[in-house]
Amino acid sequence: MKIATWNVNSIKARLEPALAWLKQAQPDVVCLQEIKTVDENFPREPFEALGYNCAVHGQKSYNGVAILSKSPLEDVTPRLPGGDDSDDHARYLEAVITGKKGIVRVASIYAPNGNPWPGPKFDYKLAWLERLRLHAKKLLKAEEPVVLMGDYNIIPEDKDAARPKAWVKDALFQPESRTALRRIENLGYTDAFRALHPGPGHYTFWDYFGSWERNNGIRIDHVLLSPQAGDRLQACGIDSHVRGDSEKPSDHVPVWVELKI
DNA sequence: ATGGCTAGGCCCCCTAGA
Repeated sequence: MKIATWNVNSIKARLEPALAWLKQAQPDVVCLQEIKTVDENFPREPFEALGYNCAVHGQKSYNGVAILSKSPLEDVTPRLPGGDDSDDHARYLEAVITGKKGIVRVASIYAPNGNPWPGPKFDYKLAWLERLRLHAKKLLKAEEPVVLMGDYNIIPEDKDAARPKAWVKDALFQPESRTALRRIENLGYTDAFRALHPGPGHYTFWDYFGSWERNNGIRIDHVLLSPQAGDRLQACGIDSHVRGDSEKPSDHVPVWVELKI
């Protein structure tokens, strides 16, 4: 089963490139982030025409996550547990998908950016990541294949940035942010891309200010696998060509895993 | 410390992204 994640930076603005990529990459499941629309306005029809079921958890203007799947989506659950009424950001959507060899639980994750650092937005980022850690811990108890994938807004190590020094005052690169990600991994989750590609120079985001042309990127979109999913990992890749394939690309590119499920 | 660019909104300038 091929499972992908992509922060599209508005699903309406990215509709044509998204359809083109789906036809070419043929993923079975896709987690989308920053769809930037309410559920009612998500363009379901063109995705359904390609054979995908759609689960959507959106909001007006900002954030918003979705999961597309060729097989039916079951046990669809929006929102990360542990939030109070003040947290109305649409950043988490979970579902169960059945493959030929069993089930997989997949979450589409859009973690807070956290800038400017320091400040209340950074505090919110760390609190949200702690909620994610607690939920990730709970998910391990079922001993199922779990895939927690999306835009974590965290640069895990120096080698995940072309110019690490440029990020030292940024929320994405703070030790607290990196520790928060490592704490989730320490529960027993594997960074799928790192497990198969240990070297530097692999990025998932380039800003719109000429960074793509200079390959001044960062790796902030991650695929975390539970032990049962990690045992089934066959391949992982970054579709960086997507950045150059269209006139109006997202600032993120898709990341995918192939699992024996 | 900030701008560069992109997107959405409600509407010509703001917020937010990373």
